[in-house]
Amino acid sequence: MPELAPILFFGTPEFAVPTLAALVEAGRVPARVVTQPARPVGRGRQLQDPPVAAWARERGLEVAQPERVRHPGFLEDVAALEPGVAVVVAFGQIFPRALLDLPRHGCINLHASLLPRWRGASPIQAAVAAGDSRTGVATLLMEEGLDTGPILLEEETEIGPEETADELSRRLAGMGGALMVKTLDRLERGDLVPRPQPAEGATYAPRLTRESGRVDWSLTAREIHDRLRAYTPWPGLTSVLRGEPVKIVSAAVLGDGLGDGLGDGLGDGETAEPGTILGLRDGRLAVACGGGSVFGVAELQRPGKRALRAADFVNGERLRPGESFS
RNA sequence: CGCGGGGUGGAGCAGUCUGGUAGCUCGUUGGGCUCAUAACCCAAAGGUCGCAGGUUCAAAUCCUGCCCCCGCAA
Repeated sequence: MPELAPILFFGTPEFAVPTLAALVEAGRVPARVVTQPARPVGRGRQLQDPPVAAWARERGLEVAQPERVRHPGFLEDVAALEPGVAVVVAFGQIFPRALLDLPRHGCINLHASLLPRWRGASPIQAAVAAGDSRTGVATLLMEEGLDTGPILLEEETEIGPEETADELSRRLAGMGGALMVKTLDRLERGDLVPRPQPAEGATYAPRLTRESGRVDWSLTAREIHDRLRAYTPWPGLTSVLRGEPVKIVSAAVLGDGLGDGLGDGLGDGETAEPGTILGLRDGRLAVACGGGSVFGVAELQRPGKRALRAADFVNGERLRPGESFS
């Protein structure tokens, strides 16, 4: 029977906290919690500990915050603990071979997608942005390839049609914590067989950047709405109007361009260039999108200003139908 | 001391540089119109210009301090 302790925990953002909490709850208190160093954040640029560090410190756990996990000093430190296993959740640094090989029973990663779909840094946002109706969490053995290792356990869930990546992330984080505890339990009992990932269907979800949120108006209204759900609250959906950036805070699909639902004066979408403002409909700013579909922006925000309802925005900017987003 | 934008009738804005009667669009209220639909026309009500102090004959506007809102920054 493999002895998993001592456990190393690697994780940084809010998403990793429920797993750490589940481990502690299950009596598997990590010998060391490794997390990214405090970074200057927010207005005022105050140094702020990442969520995992704050959570761990409040409970008196041993915290390490190496600038780079590959530095010899850090590796020596954790090697001295002779760890049985490393639990890794959204840590934010690539593991070198030396670290992967360190724990007797390997490094176990919690990943928020149905692998091999959406390997990489932003699987949750990628699934929502792509309009996927199902996703899940998986525990896997780490190897040198990014999220390519054999799967230990997996659990599926549905993505609600209006669910944002933010909401989904919280849900998956909770599921993931339970799944990780279950994985360790079964690993310890020796009744878990690592299953190689399918060769087919691998996709990659790169780290999001500010540019990821830029609206492509030639997509359909549905596709743009999926991206809004995916990129809320960060990086958000942005476009350019009158040469200045504008953020789309909330919106809905007004017409799918398929001929139905367009009987109330929204037919313009069939001919207008994508990005063209059609007018105010029901308090929303109707914008022509790809395939004759119509996107209805409910709230928008200029840099440095507060978010405004579409009617107020149109009013203050003296916006007229026919102008367009670029 | 990280950088930056802002606070003006109920809403969103202009006016501030160059001090001199408080302005626009929307909303509200009253009236009119009826193939203009983000409907239209006429009229009215509604503001200690974030707070405090200073300069000045005169401050939304210039100076000083403070409060509040927001963007960047992953």
